[in-house]
Amino acid sequence: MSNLKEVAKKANVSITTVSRVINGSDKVNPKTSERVKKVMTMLDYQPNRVAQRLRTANGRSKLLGLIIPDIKNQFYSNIVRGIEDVAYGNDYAVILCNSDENPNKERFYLEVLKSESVDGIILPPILQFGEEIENIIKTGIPIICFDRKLGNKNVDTVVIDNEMGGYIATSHLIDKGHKQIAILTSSILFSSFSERQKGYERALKENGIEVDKRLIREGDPRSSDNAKLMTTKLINLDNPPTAIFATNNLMTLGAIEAINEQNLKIPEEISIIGFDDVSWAKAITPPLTVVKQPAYEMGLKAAELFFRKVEDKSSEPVEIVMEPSLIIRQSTASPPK
Amino acid sequence: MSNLKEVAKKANVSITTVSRVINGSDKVNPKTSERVKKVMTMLDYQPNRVAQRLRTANGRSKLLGLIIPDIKNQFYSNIVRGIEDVAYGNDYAVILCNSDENPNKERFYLEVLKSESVDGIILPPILQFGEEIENIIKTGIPIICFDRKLGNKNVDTVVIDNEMGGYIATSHLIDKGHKQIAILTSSILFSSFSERQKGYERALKENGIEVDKRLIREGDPRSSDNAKLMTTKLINLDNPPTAIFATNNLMTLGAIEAINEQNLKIPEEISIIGFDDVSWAKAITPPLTVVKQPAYEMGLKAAELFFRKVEDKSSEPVEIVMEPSLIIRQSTASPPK
DNA sequence: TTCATTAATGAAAACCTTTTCATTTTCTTA
DNA sequence: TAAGAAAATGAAAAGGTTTTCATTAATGAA
Repeated sequence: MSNLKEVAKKANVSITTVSRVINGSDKVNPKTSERVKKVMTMLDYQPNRVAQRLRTANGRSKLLGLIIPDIKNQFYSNIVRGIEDVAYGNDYAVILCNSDENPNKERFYLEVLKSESVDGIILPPILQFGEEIENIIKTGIPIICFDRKLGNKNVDTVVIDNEMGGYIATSHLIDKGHKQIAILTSSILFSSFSERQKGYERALKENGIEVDKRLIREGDPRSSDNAKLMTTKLINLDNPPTAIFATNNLMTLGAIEAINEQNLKIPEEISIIGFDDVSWAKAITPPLTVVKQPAYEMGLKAAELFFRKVEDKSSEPVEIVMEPSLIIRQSTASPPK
Repeated sequence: MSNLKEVAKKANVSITTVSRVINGSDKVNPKTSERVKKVMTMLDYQPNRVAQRLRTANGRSKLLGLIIPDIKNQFYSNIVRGIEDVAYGNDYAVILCNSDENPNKERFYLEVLKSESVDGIILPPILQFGEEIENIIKTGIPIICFDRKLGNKNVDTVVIDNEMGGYIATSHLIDKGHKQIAILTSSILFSSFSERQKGYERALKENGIEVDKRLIREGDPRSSDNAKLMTTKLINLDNPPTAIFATNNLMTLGAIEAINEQNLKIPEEISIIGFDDVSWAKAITPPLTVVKQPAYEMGLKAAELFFRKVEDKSSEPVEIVMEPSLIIRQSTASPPK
């Protein structure tokens, strides 16, 4: 691969001048510039980004680090698209890392990203109070959190109002006349789930419905099989729920499988409402009522926050809270008599 | 951030020695090594990967480039997981790029990856004969193709037997008694679709069924809406098909939506078979019969081919062809009288 | 024409490593 | 104890850029 030196030689200028042409910085004689450019295309020269980064660093690597828990989860892949679209529009490439909700992987990737001197890192933090994040912040690499907040730290964040999401979903079911509403949720991992649960409980209380511990099931939100199991148990309860609120899309999937397997009719015999407006929500029968998270838009916003930081290192961190919305389809109806 | 120099100073050795400790190469006195290591953790020193790469390059960047057409497509995200799992197991980070089936984006990312001097690039090539790929090959960066072949080039490849996939799907429908089988396919983009179509036509011919042009619909395989439209038209034909074979998961989604919208019962009134065993295949009613591509395994294989190349630069390129398999669920049945 | 100013260019340092080659130290063996 | 070999270490170059500072060339004013 050709380098500055070769180009400089062929164009009869110093490497400094070539560098200037590349960066369009300082003034260089139009004629010289022309000549240099010609040579560059002739040798099809591409600046070596590694060398550029080594010399420059500090926010001009055109590289954005992105850590997500699970690429297979549509919610996250939508976010990735949002981020990627903005990044590409700004000539940035994205290093995408899959953390698997595994702190060790997150740690590994944080180290890698730091030592690759990316211009910023976007992630839903798992390691809440670890020194890893602390270290990154110290280096001055901007961090943007999405989906989850970073406990005590003062960083840019874009989240959804999860409590509201839980409230909306549950209220809708209550409006339909349900009183025995189960929730598939999770205590492990993060606040998102417990907040959705909080919204669920608030809706119940506001409507004078007692919270029934039996109907609150906690499991691994990454496993639809787990949700399937939980749902099967719920259905076989003595006094089973007439509606189920699944707090993420994988759990929704498992719940639906269980219901089908038990030969219950949706929504006549049991109602179900999901979280995340996944691609297949419209395709199933009956089409699925969901609380939609504006995933793609969250991605856009997160990326915008990042570029805002790139523009102005000293900009004050902000927290953007996005609103979930209810999309009513046909998987929710009045409870059976 | 601390660097070699600081560590060397604090440990009272030269930076050469520190480097040696890091790389565990050459021999260095165990005592010295101990001391250096202590200092490294004390200053929590991390080697600067950018500098390492600049100096070293040539296959030791521990960085793997991955270009995929659409992160939102489950088929690809499964592959990504396969690749990522192997990569992480080998201490490699993955730069994931989303090409959107857009040649310009692919070009951009190829340039970026090249100039980041990644150790290898895994991709389903769009640019068949462009000089971009040629350029990469010239630099000696290993290229692994998956899902699609790289026309004339002699590179490692892992693909699925698409013709076989089309054949399996169609044969299954014929076995059920169908004679009017529509196919949703694509002529744009790549051979995968035309090969699936070839298998479809072979199955028909072998069973003495004439290929009916009316039933072959070509559209954009990235858009389920497009497939929905095509399906609606098919259903409203004078002599409509009794079964539909959708050649990828997005098209399957669109087809199902159309069928539901037209109030046809699956499989009593119309059968449908999809391509790709997506997460929601089991959750819909009735559960979807599909031709499964071993996506995750393809990812594993592709990554393995890459690491094989890393181990031995001169290893001969191979082409791995994986077998699709039929997963029979309940969306296919005998045609109505 | 001459001096002052501005425009254009270049030399060399810096970024942080790895690696080659040379030097010093330690250990063997005669 | 000396000489030779092996082990341990270090100095300096290299990798491809950007950037600072210095220098040369061109322009304008007096």
